[in-house]
Amino acid sequence: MEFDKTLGPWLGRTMKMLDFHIQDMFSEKGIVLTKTQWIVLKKLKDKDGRAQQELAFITNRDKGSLTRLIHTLEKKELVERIPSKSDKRSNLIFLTEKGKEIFDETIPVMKNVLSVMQTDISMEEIEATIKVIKKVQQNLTNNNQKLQEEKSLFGDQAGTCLNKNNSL
Amino acid sequence: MEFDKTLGPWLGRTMKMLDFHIQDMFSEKGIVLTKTQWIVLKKLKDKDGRAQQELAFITNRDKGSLTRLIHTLEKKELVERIPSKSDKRSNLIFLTEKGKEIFDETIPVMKNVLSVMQTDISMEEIEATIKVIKKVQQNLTNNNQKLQEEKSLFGDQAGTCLNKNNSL
DNA sequence: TTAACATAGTTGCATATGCAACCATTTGTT
DNA sequence: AACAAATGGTTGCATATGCAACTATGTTAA
Repeated sequence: MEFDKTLGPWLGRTMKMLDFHIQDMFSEKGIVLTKTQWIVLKKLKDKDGRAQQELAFITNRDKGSLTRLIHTLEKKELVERIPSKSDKRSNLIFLTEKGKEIFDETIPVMKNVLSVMQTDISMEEIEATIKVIKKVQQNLTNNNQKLQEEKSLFGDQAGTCLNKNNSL
Repeated sequence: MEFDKTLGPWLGRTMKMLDFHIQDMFSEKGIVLTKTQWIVLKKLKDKDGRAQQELAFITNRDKGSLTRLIHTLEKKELVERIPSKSDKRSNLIFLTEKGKEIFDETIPVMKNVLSVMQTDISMEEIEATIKVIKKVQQNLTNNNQKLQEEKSLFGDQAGTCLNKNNSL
């Protein structure tokens, strides 16, 4: 098998380029945000006041990692951590006014990035590509579940990351 | 524009899942390697004795990051740093015997990962997808160059990452 | 030849990350 | 009610990362 004819290496390379590009466009516009931070803001913009657990899940991140991510966003005063009243263990994360403003500034930039990357690619091609990628995700998920089951049979502890959702 | 109908989010999510999967498969086989480290070993397996500069370039990494990456691989005794005789600034990186052995162990695992992810996807679909992804890379590269030129016109310093090559 | 510039690598700094151990609070079971 | 198990968060540890400043060496041009 030739690695370079499989999807793996191509996906990785493209993501790196996309990451660089996003970072470049942000700094060009004077937006001091990492892509990672942007994703969190995006999720909060979609629905504010989520618990950290939920944010970690929908951004495909370790909860420890998310804790620190929220911490840096808090230092920048873009989000607020508010203890949940119904569950004393839980924090709810809200965008601050500043957070909302900054996020709004990023919208045209991100739209531009996404449209640049899709230049001269037809809707059909995009859709077909997304379809393939979805299938890849499904394959990886299925395989993970299979492994989980096998492990359970032998009473092993899982140890595998189960997050299955979003991120950029 | 709806973000979730563009390639960006899909690529990111898939990469995360792939990363997790690779890491899981490695640890399951008792292979103590990160994906990042694996990529470096792969490049050395393709062609041994590369300079750090070259390795950084072909893996799309900052040279500082690569310095440290080589350092951890050296601690694990998987690679050796040998000062170049022709250029005293430069180190050449070689796989050790142990490095070669470990890498060989990873081959079936990586093949399996790549084939799992492509389960039930036809060759035509894979090729079409790679074609689209290549176009995305080209779009990002073109746009970067355009930005470079504009900046040059105004005498700005670049500051943009110019690496254009591989990685997984 | 020497002074300017370019290149190879290293290092400090800030961010990001997974994992595992840990604490506090729920929830579930008996 | 009491103990066990699950859940939400935090933290230490090791790795990875980009950027920028820095050193040492090489190359080029005056």
